[in-house]
Amino acid sequence: MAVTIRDVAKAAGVSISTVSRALAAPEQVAEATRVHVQETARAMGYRPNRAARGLITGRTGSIGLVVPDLENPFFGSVCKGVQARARAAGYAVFIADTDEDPMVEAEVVRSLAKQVDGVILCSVRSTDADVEHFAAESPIVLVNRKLGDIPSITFDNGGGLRSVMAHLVALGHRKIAYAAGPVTSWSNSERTAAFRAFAFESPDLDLVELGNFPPFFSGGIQAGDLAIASGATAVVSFNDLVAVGLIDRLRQRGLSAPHDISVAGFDNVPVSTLVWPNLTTVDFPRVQMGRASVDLLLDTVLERAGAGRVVPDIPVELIVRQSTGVAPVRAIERPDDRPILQTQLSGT
Amino acid sequence: MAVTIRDVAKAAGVSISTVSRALAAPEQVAEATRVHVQETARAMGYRPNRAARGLITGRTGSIGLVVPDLENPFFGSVCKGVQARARAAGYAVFIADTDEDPMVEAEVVRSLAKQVDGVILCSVRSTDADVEHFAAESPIVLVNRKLGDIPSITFDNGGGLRSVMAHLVALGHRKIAYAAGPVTSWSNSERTAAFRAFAFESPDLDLVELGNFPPFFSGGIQAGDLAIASGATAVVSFNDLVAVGLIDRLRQRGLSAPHDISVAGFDNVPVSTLVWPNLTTVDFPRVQMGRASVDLLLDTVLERAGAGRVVPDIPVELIVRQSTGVAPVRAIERPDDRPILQTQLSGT
DNA sequence: CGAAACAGTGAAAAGGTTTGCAGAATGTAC
DNA sequence: GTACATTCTGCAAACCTTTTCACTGTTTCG
Repeated sequence: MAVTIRDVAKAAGVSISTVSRALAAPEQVAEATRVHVQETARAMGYRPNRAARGLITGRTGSIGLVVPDLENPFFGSVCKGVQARARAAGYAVFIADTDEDPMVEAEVVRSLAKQVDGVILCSVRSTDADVEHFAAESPIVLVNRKLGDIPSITFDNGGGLRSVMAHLVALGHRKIAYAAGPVTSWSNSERTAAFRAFAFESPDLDLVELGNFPPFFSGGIQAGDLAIASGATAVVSFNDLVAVGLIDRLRQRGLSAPHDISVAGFDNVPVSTLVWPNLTTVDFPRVQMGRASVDLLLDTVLERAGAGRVVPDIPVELIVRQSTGVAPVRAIERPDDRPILQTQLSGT
Repeated sequence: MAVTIRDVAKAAGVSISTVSRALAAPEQVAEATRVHVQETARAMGYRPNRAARGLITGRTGSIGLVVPDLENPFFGSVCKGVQARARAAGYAVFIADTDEDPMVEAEVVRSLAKQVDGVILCSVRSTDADVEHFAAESPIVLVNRKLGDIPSITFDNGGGLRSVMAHLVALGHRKIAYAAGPVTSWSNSERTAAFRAFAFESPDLDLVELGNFPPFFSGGIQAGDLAIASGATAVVSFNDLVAVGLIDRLRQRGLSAPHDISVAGFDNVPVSTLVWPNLTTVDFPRVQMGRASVDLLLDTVLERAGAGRVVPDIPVELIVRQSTGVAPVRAIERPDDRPILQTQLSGT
């Protein structure tokens, strides 16, 4: 059926060793033979049997990618990056969707680990202990999570949060809320921590935490009412979906962004530009993240150079669109001895 | 390093053949031995080396999935379905993103074909000739395209279009436009054909075709102006993204859906419920489609039963939301004997 | 000119599994 | 008790490739 190295050898009149070398280690074989063999192989449409090769080399030429939810555009982008870079490096990509379930995750990692050279775990939902267990069993790279000295790729969540805050403060907002995401989310912890740090550094601002909310549209609906009740003039949402839900809830309540409340998100998913008002958000270059994770994994696996090297956070970028604007004047109307001005409010 | 069948055999005090059989063909081995071997294997954490197995059986235990763009939520869903069903059947999934490029597609299919038992080609962009070539080389299933007697899974595009039309007509619309998608899209051809058939069957309606437009938000912007100019009171868009863009353009022009023009889409991507107004659209059960394609591929590959069987179109469902409504009165106000009218414009 | 290095090639082993075949053990029928 | 069927198990081949080692013939250097 399929053409094997033996067929090529026979056709080219050389031994199979020579064919193997002509294709895999061209410098070890004489110019003439090499050319002849290579042409014969190409003419016959020979492709090495990966199973046989893997059997002897111990390497499979493929990597695994585990994501919580393929339908989530965030992970779709990461996949795209991973897949592109892996293919460029001659690796194939096994994909596994865990449906956000840690149990499935464990099972999937275990079964995948045996048939790949390494695994990229994206936004893994398992406990620290489990993740360390995975790492002990096979080469892994963590995406969107940091744990011990397991190689990982992360975004600069803190930097992103600070840019949004600076943006909102510059627009005159003094009471700003953070609508938190799931407690189990590492990204959320990072953002919350940065938010608190920011609050600590800016005692003149009035910063409130809301939530936690599920990271979907529905979470934004919940967050909307709380945000209105809080009296904040601006809300930073855990992600874009929450921001969209929040804005929708404002609309339902007869308010609007950014007129009444400014709303910003995280991720810059495609939806950000489809809704009205377009979302001010922190862009996370996800495709780049996918690429970086492959590079890191390949470095670790192949140990070409710095295994275990530390990769800096991927920088993120604030994208200002229409969902944020100057603080509304009404927020300044408040009783008595502290008159009508925003500048005054915040004490500046 | 890894525990092999040999280790298990030694530990269990049997031959490797027995171990192999105890795990793969349990009925061929005595109850007692089988239990003993299975327990030993499990205790030692034995997992068969897939490369070795593949080498001898000629099967890899994995399938390939080729999609044009992983960032597109439509394909993300299909992936999810494919991946879930494949894993349930003990298959792993190789994924490949072609970036909408037929050249990449050909290369990817060729390199993937050698390391999997079969390939699922989703919304393939290659020419008929190329696709037939793929099919000749390896077992494939086409998703979202029909070609000769290559096994394929498709949605009932025609049925979907007819439901939307019926819906709009029931709402009193008489001049309805179809904003067409890319000419290269098989789905678009189907929908266009159904639209024309509908026009033929309903001579009393005034049906106009607009486009073709790129299947994105930007295409909807273009479509918006043309739709307004056409005088149609309702527009059926090639997909949801176009519908969203179209609605946005209406808003920019000071009009709104459904008040001035009703807008419907296709696909029911998650965005449909995130925008305002929520989109009336035809739901395509994509995850189910992914599952069905795996089943079909496995049936074909393993030839368990009906290879080459014909799979009926997957039924689709109209989901009525807020972007469609009763035809505006202005459309009905018309001077008597058939003056200024749209019906007239297009000449039926 | 001889020895040594070297380049190019082939033979053969190894890698882990499945499976056809044969042998051993047990049970059955006469 | 013998012949025979049946059930279970082990041996060994086969799958295709990479890679070590050895061999041949050529070049280089002293």
